Amino acid sequence: MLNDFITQLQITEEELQDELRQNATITTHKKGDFIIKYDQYIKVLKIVLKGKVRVYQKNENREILIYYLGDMETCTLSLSACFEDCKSTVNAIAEENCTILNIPVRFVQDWNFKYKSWNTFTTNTFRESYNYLINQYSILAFQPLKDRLFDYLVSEASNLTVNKSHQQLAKELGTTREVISRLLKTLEKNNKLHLGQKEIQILDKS
Amino acid sequence: MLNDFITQLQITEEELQDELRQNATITTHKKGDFIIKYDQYIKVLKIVLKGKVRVYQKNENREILIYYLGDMETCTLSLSACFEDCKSTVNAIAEENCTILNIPVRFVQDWNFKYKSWNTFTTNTFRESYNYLINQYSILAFQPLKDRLFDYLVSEASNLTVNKSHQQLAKELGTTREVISRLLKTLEKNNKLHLGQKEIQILDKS
DNA sequence: CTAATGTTGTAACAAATGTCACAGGTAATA
DNA sequence: TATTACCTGTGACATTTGTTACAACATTAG
Repeated sequence: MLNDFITQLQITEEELQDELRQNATITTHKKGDFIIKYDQYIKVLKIVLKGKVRVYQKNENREILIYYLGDMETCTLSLSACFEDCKSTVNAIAEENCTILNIPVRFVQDWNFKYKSWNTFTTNTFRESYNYLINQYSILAFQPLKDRLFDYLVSEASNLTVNKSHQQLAKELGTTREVISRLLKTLEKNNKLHLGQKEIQILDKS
Repeated sequence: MLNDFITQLQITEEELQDELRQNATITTHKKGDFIIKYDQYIKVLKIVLKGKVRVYQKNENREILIYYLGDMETCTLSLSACFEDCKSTVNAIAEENCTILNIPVRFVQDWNFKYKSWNTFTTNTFRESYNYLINQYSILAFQPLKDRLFDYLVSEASNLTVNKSHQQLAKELGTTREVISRLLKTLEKNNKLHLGQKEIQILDKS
């Protein structure tokens, strides 16, 4: 699976390939396991080889999604931490069983100036994450929750269907279950979607 | 002034120093000038040598601050754009007369793997901006506006005083003037601060 | 000085969101 | 099957935030 990662990143330098094989470890985690805990020191760069990880921030009674990590995706926050000794400001939890590539921080920094492909990888990761986050930021600031919810459903749907509970959606959008239930009901009344048990069908994307 | 920048970034490579002198241009802008406009292609990395620039996103009737750039600070969004041909998703406006260093995108990318100090610079810029933004993101999601306003005033105050109009604060916090006026009045009634003309004095930081 | 512009205050109302409470349905599992 | 945990619906109400409208004061430019 490490080889898939090497291919995907177009790591052509054989030396770096070897370094990865020697120094990176692969761990597996069960659904529900914490991958990163708030306030914990980050000592490795985490890359999800297979599975799904939810990275989120927590309040007393609410949570908000920062991002999901899917196959071959890198936790930008742990990448950031590799360049500075710091604690995690987020939690990360396995939403499915997953396989994770762990690269100790000291390598991540060294490789950055040593291997072109690694440099490209880190830069792209930062750039994409930063642009994404800026976009989310102004959506959070300006869009009413009703719109954020609907847009989110559309973006998450496969075959116009989303299989998530209201509670899950609340955790992703930074609100509470009751609020989601209410908004979904309104959307259903407006014929935008159809509600089932842990299943939402989008009827009208516009 | 370019030399100050070189010193601050600890650019020891003489070759890079020369490249900067040859290829970077310095421009001056008056208060109120647009530095970057929404939807415009970004062709240079912008670094504020002197002055103050407000980078913000716009809605129909509201704005929200992304960040201020002060002396020797780099516009992370334009840095990001250097690695990918793209349009600006934000506006940037000079809040004071300012002097700006402009580095054409093609150099920014090349230098990243060519000069160690430049690599450190870009990485640090991304890392710091990303961490800052994540933090702001969850504050925006969870903190009521009243608290965000007060914390913002404390952070912006010098000598416990903030010289901004309610309109300015509204633009920074993503809301409207009336809302700010109302919240400030409440805070004043609770003896947290004292209101004057374009002047807010913080009385109780807690 | 005067006009124009910017600044602040505030009431009244609308809309959005959060909270509490409770009822009943569904799925998982011992 | 029975129990438990999860899931959904919903009313009632509180709080927060946005909108509209208007008045008065302060500052600045001409």
